[in-house]
Amino acid sequence: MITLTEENYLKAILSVSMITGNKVSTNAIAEAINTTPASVSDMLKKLEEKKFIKYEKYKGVKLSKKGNSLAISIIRKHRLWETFLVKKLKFEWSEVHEIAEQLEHIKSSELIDRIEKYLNYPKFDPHGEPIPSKEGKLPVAKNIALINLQYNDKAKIMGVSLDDKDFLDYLTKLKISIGTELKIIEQIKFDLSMKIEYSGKIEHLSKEISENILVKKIN
Amino acid sequence: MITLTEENYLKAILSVSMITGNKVSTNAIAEAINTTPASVSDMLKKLEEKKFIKYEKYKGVKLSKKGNSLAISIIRKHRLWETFLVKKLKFEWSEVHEIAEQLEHIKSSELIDRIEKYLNYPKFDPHGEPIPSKEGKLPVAKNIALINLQYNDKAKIMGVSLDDKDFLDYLTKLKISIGTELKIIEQIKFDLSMKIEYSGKIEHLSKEISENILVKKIN
DNA sequence: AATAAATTTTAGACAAGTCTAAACTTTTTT
DNA sequence: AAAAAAGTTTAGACTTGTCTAAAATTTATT
Repeated sequence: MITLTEENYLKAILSVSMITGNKVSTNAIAEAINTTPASVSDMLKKLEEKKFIKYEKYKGVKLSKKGNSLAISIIRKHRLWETFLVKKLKFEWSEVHEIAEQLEHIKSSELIDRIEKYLNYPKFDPHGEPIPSKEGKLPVAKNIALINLQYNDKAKIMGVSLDDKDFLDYLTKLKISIGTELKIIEQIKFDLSMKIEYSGKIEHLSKEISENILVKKIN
Repeated sequence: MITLTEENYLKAILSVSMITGNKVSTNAIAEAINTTPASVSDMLKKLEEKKFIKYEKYKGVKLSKKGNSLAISIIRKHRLWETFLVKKLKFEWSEVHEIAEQLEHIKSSELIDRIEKYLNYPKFDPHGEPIPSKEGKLPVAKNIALINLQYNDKAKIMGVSLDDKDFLDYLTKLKISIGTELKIIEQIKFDLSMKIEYSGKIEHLSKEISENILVKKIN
């Protein structure tokens, strides 16, 4: 049996690792769920014990297969409930998060499958986030390359289309990662480079860079 | 802030007092929530502290005004959720209790009010139990237990007074449900069992069954 | 009314989850 | 490569809710 607290830790580990892609640090988890690093250390030991994570002291943590599918199923529940609240009960999309945080812990896979059916198998939640299937698969969002955006567009980085060390290292150095929100502030026709603003700073990206960054437009 | 455990204690105190009408004993509560009298004693001190109950050592316990309205609001949530599960998600009435036990603890009065509206303000849940209004009022249903009827009486089934899977499954198997009309064709004094006729057939019901079926007399 | 039986409470222990402060590792800087 | 800084873990304490065993109180029996 898994406790509510454990579920919240798994969810936090998943969500941090979705952003950084890598092993997750104790501090990052503590920040995500608003607790102390000491408490996180304690909990990581328990989760390792229960085989939900792979954990080496001082080295960070990764979800195990079991932990991952559990975390995904919580995301699934969260997003389906949010969809239900907005579509059927007419809540505003800004009001539903807190309630869904509670509903996501209701233990009944039959229930959530019926909610999914009742909603006619939605693929994305009211915030545009993909809803994992029962089997844990995520529908692919139609992302576009950053280079295709226009002046003044806003977007959120969803991924990259090139798995090259130098490229990724460079993005890391620029502190550009999945989830980063940005705005196009200048496009240079001559070399197809562009200036973007994000996290309070401005950077100039070459064509080679911007054609390999995948984004989703936002408002 | 009230904890989930405290909510379950208040609910148990309410439901025991509905049966006995009086102050509730430590033992009765322990039995209702399947724990030890010692644990109940511990918890009663905390609930008294928080003014949810009126409690004198060795003398039993009563809900305070505050505790009563809280317990009623949990019953309200439970019954509205059960109604939702049956009416909208097409669960069987015997399957919904366990899920509603979890859903009744979701903290958002806005949510439950919207569920109520979505269901078009139902007065009774799928088991025939009255649903308290937002203000805590119960709609009155002048139903009586089937066991109280006399030879040749006719009645219509309005609900049940026991939310137990085996019991409800058995009724389902007999094709007895809310709305079924029946007639008493024999009463056996010795074991208080009875034979009834309905939907063109005859069945023999034990005392345990007939005292938990709620009916309204008809002509 | 005294004793026995049943009920209830207290004492002390335990597990889960949290925290602060101190100790220990790893990473970064010089 | 040593020192400093940052990050992480441990030690010990606290809270909530639970339990068993023993003590206290109430109720029932004779």
